[in-house]
Amino acid sequence: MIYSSELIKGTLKTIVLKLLADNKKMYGYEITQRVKELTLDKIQITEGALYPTLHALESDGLVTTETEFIGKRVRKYYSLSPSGKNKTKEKVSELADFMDTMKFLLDIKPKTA
Amino acid sequence: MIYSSELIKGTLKTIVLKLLADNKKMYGYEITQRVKELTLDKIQITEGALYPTLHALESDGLVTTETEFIGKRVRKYYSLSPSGKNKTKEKVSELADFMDTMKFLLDIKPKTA
DNA sequence: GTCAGATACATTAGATTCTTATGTATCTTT
DNA sequence: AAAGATACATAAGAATCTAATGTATCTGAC
Repeated sequence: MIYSSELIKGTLKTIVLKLLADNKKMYGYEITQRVKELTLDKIQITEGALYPTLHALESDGLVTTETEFIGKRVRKYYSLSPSGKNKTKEKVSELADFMDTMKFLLDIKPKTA
Repeated sequence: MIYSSELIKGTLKTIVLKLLADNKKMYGYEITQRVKELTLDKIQITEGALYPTLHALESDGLVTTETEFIGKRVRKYYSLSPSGKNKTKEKVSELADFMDTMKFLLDIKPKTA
């Protein structure tokens, strides 16, 4: 089972930031594979979604990049900047809070029982 | 605190379906107020988001409507159709599953501890 | 009695963010 | 040598929300 794509909307940036917070530096392809692995294939980040997100994080100054060559192939590593670390804490706690709220909403029983 | 709008994306339809499942019939404005109340103002559904969503649910055959007059003012009630009830179960359990996955992701600790 | 704020519907331009498709190139395994 | 994995990137289009705007009625305070 793969989650319907609409569910991923809005959480991608937070997922990426959290992975970077836990792993110091990662490159794009690695992020897609890690998420796929951690979620047992239930979340599959496409490249068309990931790369624009990474570029946006960079232009917002939340991540820095360093390019490395593996043989002739380029690999672009992303790391959190100081402001990126703060932002990550904010986003992660907001998302955790949001999920608690959603859990509550989904458990609500009828008013007119 | 109000959740950043991006978080609501993709969950609105499920929230509406769940509320209708718990309350037999509700009208649009009532839904916005109920969500606001249940979430202590942290989720505020705007009308521009809600009405298109309700109309989409109706054209998908997931809800039926009945119009009522309160004095001279119109009020449009929405109720789940049989297929809407099935859809609600699917969406709610998918979202619950998704939230468990996200909680797991957000709790992940560094691989390189 | 009138004015503000709440109730109640609706639409629309624009922004954001994702999907799907495409492109380029290298490396590895059979 | 070919297929599949690795690795970057962009771009047209779809979906969905925000913010603004519009119409109209009801209610409570002054």
